[in-house]
Amino acid sequence: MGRIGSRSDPRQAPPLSTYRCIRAQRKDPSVPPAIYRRRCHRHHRRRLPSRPKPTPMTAETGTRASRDGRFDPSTYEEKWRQRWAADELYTARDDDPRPKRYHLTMYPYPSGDLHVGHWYAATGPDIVARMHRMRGANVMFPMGFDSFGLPAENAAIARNIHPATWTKANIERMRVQFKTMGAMFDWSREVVVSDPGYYRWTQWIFLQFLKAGLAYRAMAPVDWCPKDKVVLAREQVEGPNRVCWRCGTPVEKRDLEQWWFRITNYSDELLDFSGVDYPEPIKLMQTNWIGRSEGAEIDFPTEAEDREPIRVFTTRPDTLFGATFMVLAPEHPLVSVLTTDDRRADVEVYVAGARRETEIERMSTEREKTGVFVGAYAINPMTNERVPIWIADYVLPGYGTGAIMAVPAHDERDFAFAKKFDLPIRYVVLPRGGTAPDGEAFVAHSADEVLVESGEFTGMPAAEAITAITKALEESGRGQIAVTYRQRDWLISRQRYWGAPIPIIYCDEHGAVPVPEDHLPVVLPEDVDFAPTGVSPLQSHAEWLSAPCPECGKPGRRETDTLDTFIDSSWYFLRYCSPNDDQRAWDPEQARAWMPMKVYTGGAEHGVMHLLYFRFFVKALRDLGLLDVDEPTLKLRNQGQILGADHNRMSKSRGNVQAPDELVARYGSDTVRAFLMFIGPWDQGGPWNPSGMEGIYRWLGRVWGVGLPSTGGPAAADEELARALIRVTHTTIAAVTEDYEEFHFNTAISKLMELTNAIIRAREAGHAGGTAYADAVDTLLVLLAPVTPHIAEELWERRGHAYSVHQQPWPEADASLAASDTIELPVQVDGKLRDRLVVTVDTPAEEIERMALTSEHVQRYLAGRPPLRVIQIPGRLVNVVTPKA
RNA sequence: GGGCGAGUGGCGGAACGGCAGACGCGCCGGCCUUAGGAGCCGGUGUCGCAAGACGUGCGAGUUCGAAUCUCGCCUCGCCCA
Repeated sequence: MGRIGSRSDPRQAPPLSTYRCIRAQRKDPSVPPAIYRRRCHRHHRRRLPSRPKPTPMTAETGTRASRDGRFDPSTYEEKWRQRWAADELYTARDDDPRPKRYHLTMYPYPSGDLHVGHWYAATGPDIVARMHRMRGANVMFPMGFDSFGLPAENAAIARNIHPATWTKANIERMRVQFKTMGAMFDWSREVVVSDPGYYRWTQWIFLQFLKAGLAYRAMAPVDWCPKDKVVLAREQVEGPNRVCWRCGTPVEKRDLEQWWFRITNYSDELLDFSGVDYPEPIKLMQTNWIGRSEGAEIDFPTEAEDREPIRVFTTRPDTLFGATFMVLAPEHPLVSVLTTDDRRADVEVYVAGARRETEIERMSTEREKTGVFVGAYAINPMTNERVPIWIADYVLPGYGTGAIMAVPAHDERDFAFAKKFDLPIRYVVLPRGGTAPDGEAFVAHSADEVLVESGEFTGMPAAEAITAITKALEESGRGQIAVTYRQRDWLISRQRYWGAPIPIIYCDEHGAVPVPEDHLPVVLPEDVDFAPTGVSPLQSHAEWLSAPCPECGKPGRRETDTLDTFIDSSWYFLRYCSPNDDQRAWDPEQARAWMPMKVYTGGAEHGVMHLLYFRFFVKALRDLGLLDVDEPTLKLRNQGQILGADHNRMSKSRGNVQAPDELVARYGSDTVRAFLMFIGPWDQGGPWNPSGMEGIYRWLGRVWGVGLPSTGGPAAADEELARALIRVTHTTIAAVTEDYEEFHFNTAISKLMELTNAIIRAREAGHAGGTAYADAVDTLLVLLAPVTPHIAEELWERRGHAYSVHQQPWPEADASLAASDTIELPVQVDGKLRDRLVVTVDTPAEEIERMALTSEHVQRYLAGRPPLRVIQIPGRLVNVVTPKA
């Protein structure tokens, strides 16, 4: 907090005399022109976001300012926030008879400082939730904190503060900062996942999963971050260099016994997005992540002593006749069995070399293919040909079966390998009537490809052959249909302190025994040494560590790993439904009433982590009979990211974090909210650039001007003007409503600005006394209420309406009032704009055509020739097509 | 390397295949003011005195008509390797 205003504070402007503007200086004969020009230039460059209201706010001036009606948000914003809180205006009641709507935005990690990115993320869904509330729904829009995780522990190590203390202080600060947003968060439902009252149920869910076989313990090579000294889930390893998602350190492989969630049980169902409205990129990301591929497993008999066959997975069984060699991963268990004595030395050297390489190096299609013949042969089950067995590093042990049938004619990597080692290439699938390409693999997939040189399958369309060949293999017991997935199970053990302890006790006799549910929560002990050593900090806590075995009562020891914090966020939205229930994780009746969420919003960076996990949880809990919905949310929307002014991610270490506090102090929270929503499409984000904040402030100042009780005289009897104002009012209602619904806040605000401008023009035309004018202003305030709740409320009251503007029904657009009776039609000649016609909407097409053709601008381009044709799009435009020259 | 997306004034950005640049910033001019970094009015894509011509990353194509659709290329971003 101490840093606010410490960088460059525009409030500390230079004395006026130093930078007088050009016009002022021009009047001063003592300043020579050459100098004032330069000074003025500097002056303008210096003019950073200015301070629009020089009068400092005090209790006394504040009230007076309010009374004289000057626009000064600081005189009323806090007042309304307190009133709304006192009236519990936004508290969602379970017994409210109105239809329930659950809106949610992802809760933040309590890093300690709320920045404009948080405001950006939360204001959009707040607008949408507020609109639905005004439309008559009982909207729940809660907020909480994702308060377990590494940063708290790192802070503890770096600054010697206990994670619990650090987290608690951060939450308290952020809650206060959040409240200045004036969002409709229902704080009575706040969830803090590091509270024992919450993580007790996180542990309970783990036990339910364990009972159902969805949680299990297994030894596996896992990704290990040497810096954070913790294992990572597969999804938490990022980029070409396989680095830790938190700290960017390259990860290592370690063999460890760990706990897992069987998310792969749900791979197929997670691929099904019918019934939910998710952004296409997220659906694609999840689909690619799960990586389902259909094909066949095929057994190739070998000449190994026990004739154990090599099993391969392929998505292209139709190319089996073209399999001219096999490639095993160097790590494949059959390698040592199959290798002949004369080849053994070469093979061992190659295997040792491959082990030292990273997966990326091995997968690269760029590098020269390498490999070694093992000396043995397998039998192609279709052609019965002997095919040589090779090992090569481009085949990975962890993917499929760790072995492939190489079809060089139809796979680029196999092709490159065959060329390098002079292995046979046989084309077996070709475009109908086409010939084999020269010097490259034929991988294209079109509808019209047929098999060649494929025995009884020759001539069969490739798509058909996939099933036919698989079936033939199945009948002879040499293969079957198979589906593989890229997705693996979810590794959930973490060797860290600040998370929910895994509720397990190890007993020499009974092994891993679940902690009985009535002993939950397994509370994190406070007095722990956090220094990262690679083993869980809890292991050093002897007293906590020992616990009697729940089965036999003999001394046992506790599991010291904690649960991945993504588990906390996989069910927090359920806890909001009954946050204070101390008998169960959630009240099934309330969950039934509120779930699924109508809209969930958050960053797209969670596409294959949180957003996959929370879907998995809901499906798993449903199958355990604990929930009766299939999806957590019906609709998902992603906001873009607000970057620092330097175009980098906002982070304390970069020092590019923009806090909203000083902006709010200067402009008020409404201006900051509206500005953030105005800078561009909400799903796009962008670098922080406050130029333009002034424009929003000026606009709200104009809204203030028109919104104050009208002092204009009696209605001017200008029917035309009144109709025009009514028309704008109703087109704005329609457009803004749709824009809010679609999260198009930038265009909604521009339309509200246009309505404001129309109202100002009407006032200047002497119309301020009319009902159309008053209706337009009232409508403006109601439409504005979701974006800028404070000014809308203040002006609503000043206009003498009953509290609260946020309780008003959402206006309905009347299409007949929005319609205009004359339109302007653009007239094109050969697609280029040449003239415009103003006609009444009911002008017949023939009349419009006559008018268009007689236009002198059109005549000039027709040059006396008759038009080739005239295209009319009713109500849109006329295009006169001239004969070709 | 693969997949997806995006390239529009000085800037942020608008635009169901139909008037490119809405709205706002900035800038220019003016009014008001003891003062202006407040407020108000007007102008502002480029070239041109003008008529007009040219304009949505580049190049083709489809169409009466393309920022928008198709293909190729370039650049940037995101996701996956």
